[in-house]
Amino acid sequence: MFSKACEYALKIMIYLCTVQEEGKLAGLKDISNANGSPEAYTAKILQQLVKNGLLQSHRGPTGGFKVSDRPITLLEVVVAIDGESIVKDCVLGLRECSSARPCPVHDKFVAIRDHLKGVLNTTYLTDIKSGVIEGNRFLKL
Amino acid sequence: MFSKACEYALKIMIYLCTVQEEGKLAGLKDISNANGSPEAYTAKILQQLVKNGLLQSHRGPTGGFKVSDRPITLLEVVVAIDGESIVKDCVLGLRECSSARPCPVHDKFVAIRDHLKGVLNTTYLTDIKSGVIEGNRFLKL
DNA sequence: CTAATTAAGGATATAAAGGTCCGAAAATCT
DNA sequence: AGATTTTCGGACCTTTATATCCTTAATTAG
Repeated sequence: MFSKACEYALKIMIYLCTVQEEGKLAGLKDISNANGSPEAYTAKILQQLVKNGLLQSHRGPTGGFKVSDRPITLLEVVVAIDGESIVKDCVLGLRECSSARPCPVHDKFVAIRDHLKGVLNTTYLTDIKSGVIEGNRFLKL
Repeated sequence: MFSKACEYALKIMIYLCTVQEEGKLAGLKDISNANGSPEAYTAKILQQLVKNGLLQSHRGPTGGFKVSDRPITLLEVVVAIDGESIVKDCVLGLRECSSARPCPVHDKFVAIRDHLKGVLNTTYLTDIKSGVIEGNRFLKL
């Protein structure tokens, strides 16, 4: 469904939300540790999230990452890493696929995609962080 | 969503259904042509569909491929090529993710996945071939 | 039987995703 | 200022997906 990089990105964002008490920053080691993602690869993903304005970073000692100070949806995270293909492209790979010129499964998948897009677009990071903080939702294993 | 190979496989199966008048066989060239997939790669996918019992093949002149003579769902095709990951694995990549030990988005995605699985599991190739035959659903471009 | 045709299957090439390494740049602390 | 810590960014390696090539096996027609 999502690329590995995108899976990591979502976990990173959720984790950073849970740590974000009093504007504290979390470092790379901390982050990759918390969601079980390889450190060097995690660094790349963090960079990309910063570039896309979803995270803010600060270098040097006491440096690290924090979530940008505004509501962020799951969709924004997914699009930042995987692009819009998951909510746009034809499931059979047709370049042109619309109700005017549909592929054989167009209608069926429009419904599924709308469902997916709806969830991604209305679920905010702040909505889901509490479960992790309370310890009954997990980011690892 | 699906791998390229799986996209091809779905188109192959649908196409073969539309050609399947009077038990006629379709050859590799014909098939790859009809859905715009590279010939040699299409051959590999056809082999895999035969191995999985979704197609039957026949060699030699007048040889080719035909859809196995029983109702086949989209899910069977997807699973034959991509495995069950799309309907089984955690979207955040957790090895263990269940209602007993859920990831932060478990509930939201259970609903989406059930929707997807439902469509794949109840849509038969015969249900969708008519649109292609009538010429108002397309497999190419 | 021979030639022609078609799928099967192994080997190999190419592209993309996933992942690592290391030096440079920025910030902090002493 | 100098040493240290941490992110940035480029180069590189590994694995998987995508795609091609070519030989072999089966089948049919002449």
